[in-house]
Amino acid sequence: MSEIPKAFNPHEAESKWYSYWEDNGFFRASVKAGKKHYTIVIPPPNITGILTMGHVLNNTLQDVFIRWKRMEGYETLWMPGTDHAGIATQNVVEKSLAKEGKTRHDLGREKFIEKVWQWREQYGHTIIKQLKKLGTSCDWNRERFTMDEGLSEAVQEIFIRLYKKGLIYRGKYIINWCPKDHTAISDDEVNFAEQSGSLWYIKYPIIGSNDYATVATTRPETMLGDTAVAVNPNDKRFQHLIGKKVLLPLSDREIPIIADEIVDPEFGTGMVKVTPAHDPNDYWIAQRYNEHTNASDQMPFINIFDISARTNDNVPQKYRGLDRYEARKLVVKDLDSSGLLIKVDVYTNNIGRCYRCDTVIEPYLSDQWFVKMKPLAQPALQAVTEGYIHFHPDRWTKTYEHWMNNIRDWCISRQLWWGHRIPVWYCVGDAECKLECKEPIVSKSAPDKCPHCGSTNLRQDEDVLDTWFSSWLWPFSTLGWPNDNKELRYFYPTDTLVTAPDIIFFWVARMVMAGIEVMGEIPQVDGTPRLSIEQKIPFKDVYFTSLIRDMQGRKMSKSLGNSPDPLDVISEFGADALRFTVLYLAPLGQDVLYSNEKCEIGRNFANKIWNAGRFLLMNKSQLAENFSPTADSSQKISDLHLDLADRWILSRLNSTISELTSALNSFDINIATKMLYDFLWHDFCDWYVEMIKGRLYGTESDEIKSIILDRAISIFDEALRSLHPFMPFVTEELWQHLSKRPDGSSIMVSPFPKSDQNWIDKNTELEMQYVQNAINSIRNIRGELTVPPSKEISLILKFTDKTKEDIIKRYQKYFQRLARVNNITSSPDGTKPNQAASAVVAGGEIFIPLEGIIDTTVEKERIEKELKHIETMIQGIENKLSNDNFVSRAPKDVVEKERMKLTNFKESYAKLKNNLNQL
RNA sequence: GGGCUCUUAGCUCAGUUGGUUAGAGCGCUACCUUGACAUGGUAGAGGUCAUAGGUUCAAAUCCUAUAGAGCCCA
Repeated sequence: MSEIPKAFNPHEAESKWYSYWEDNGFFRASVKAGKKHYTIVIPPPNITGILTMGHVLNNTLQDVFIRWKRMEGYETLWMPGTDHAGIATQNVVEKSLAKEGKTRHDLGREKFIEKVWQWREQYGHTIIKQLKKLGTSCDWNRERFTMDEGLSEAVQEIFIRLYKKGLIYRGKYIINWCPKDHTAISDDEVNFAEQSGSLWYIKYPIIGSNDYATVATTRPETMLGDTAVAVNPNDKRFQHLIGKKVLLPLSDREIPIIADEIVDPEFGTGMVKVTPAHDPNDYWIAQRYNEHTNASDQMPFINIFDISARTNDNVPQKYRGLDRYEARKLVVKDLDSSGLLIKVDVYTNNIGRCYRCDTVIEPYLSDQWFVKMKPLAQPALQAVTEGYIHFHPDRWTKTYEHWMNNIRDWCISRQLWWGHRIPVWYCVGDAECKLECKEPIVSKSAPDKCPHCGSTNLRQDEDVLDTWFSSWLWPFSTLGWPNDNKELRYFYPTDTLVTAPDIIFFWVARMVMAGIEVMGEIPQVDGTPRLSIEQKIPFKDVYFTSLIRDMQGRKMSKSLGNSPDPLDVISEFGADALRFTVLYLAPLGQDVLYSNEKCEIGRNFANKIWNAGRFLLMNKSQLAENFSPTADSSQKISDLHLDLADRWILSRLNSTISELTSALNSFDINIATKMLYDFLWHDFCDWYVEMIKGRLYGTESDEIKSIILDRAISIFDEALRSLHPFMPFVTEELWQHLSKRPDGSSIMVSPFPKSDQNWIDKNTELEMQYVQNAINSIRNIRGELTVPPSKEISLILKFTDKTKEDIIKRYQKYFQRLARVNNITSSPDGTKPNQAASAVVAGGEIFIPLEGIIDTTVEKERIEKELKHIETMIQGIENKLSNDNFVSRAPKDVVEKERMKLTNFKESYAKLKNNLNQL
């Protein structure tokens, strides 16, 4: 008995049970023909990452689903792994090189990549170790990494296939260029934010006239690359200028005035400068212009920046070698001094920044690889709109649809060294070169020679692929694709994906596309082909998690320093506490305001459960001195010697299990945690445990006491199993204590409770509710009149409803224990004793003689307060009932209910008034 | 500019298809170390449900507008 400490010690339990689970192989999943199965793939965290609160929420949710399904008897696979995170990882390693005063170029590509692998071995497993501290039950034997051999092969395979299908192509495009990371990034990797800037109005002299074309621009430095001035073709003001030329200041180039629909006549002067190599809109203007222009008059694309966004040799000597902002200053200054700058307005524009390093993105014209998205998007859209994939919350469906309908091609090449190198070679060329030699040679391994001219002078594409280009294969590449095997057949499609909504496009949508694109070729587990979308999709349900913010509602960020370290939280409160708190706070689809103190919720709850268990175990060992309980806590619950408390808690237990199961099935995890909390704390501890104490400490025989206690333990056992997916450690620790368990058993592989409808009993719940109300009324009087807890009181009943009076008398022992009532009698003459407080309950009144204790002023105030409350209720109901429309048009039962309420309130009112007068 | 979400007690949030005496946790006040638990127990105070209209017999709940907060896309 003394061996059970007063407070739960999470750390001991965490390390003990986690290794016990691992050692017993409970996390392992394997193909079991004919067994129902359930699969989740982890959103692979970056190898550079450390555990954040976002990961905690995300992975706890996954663990809840996984542990629940495992207990429900599914063959359950949670596939773990990590992501190579191209830019982030390369940055980290470059930074560490910089400390030695070196750059990656000093090492060369091969040595640098070796260095990254070393870094990966040394630091790249941190987050996985941290995840284990949370209690996650992943099948660690299957852990994968996006740069693993198998997954790399998957990347090459899909690249080659899509290329051969014409869905991957190389082209010159305006892309988002990060001048710091020196790489292209995809549209989704750019963060836009409003920023106040300026709008410069600049005069371009019109050739053959004394007039000027005035253009407005937010980026005057790009005028060094201007190739036209454009107006809207419908803009009457400028129609006469179309076809004329202007002399571009500073560069002294002649450029045409052209017309294009996209020009907004409302913007600036209605005339804009066109810089096709440095603005996406201008790029398209130039494309359209060139489409219907003679070869000799084609508009050039003048790139004025190098890869660091410094001006290059395509600008006049004076402006070369300048950073884009320095160039801006000089350009503006020169324009101003030559009188060509008219004015500068304050202007708010949207600035795109690199999501990794926050550098302002430069639209940049370069050679890149792209995936043609429209053909892939179409079936992926269908998978969601036709209901094969469900989003939770559902509103993300709209976002998904919108994006899919407006999808643009995906730029997949990155100018990095760390990543999957593009499986493409080019013929550098010999004298014999043919025209076809210009075509890329796409191949998994380096070709010996050019297939067209036979040259061995080949060069591999320098670029690597976007990290998401490996992530989109994750649900099947982790299971061995492109190789057909039984795991892939059995566990695919996975069931639930748990992820943050901000990667719905980066990742979720693309996984759907990839799954549908390639999984048709892998047969199902029974050997039949996968034909329908339903069989090819990568998952059936997507749970979008909340965003965790700080108490001021700000996003967690490194620079704000407002991200708590979950490991600190675990050591302060325990992993169960952290898990439970985060789930308790995070309703589906709402952001969560979090601070560490909130983990007290979980810690206190774990401790409450611990002590409930401690109570049961202490009594068990006490009883064992002269009676030996042999019960296995998970045995069938005894129906002998049932009292109100027993019948009631069994009814509550079974309806809780039933509601809990349906909450889990509908992804209402937050509701599920609240149900468990309320059941265990309020129903089980506050009422049931208190109520059985009377019988356990009373005069019942040891045999009966033993039955009562065994039943309590069995009920607690079911509650623990229900709670296990949420709080794995404390539940395992207690479960192992409750009974002697066979070697190698664990709550995590014990059956999840099933609701037994036979125990659900509305009458019992009503009877119990009546007892609870009566006890609460008495407690209220004791509290308000400050009757000391040590003082026992007696009750005098005055009831018109004899069955209600019987209930109180029958359960006298509960009143004794829970309201410190030592004596209950019926009022002989129906009058209220002197110096007594009174409570009005359904069917009668309860008087509490308090001679010498009662402060009549306080009791008067108490009754008056209640009268006032009842008065407003009566007033409200009378208003309703005096409304003919209500009486005639509302449903009969609603009207009847109001009438009943009115009668009851009036009755209570009269009784209270009477009692007040007698004070 | 387009789309989505939110606004309920001092704080953080519940409130299923309109009819509940509008709830919980934290915090606050009072009392209590009673043989599971002070990481606890009992009781109490605290709300014009953002605002203005509308629909309805009936609105925290449905509709419209406004204000404020946030997210996504352009």
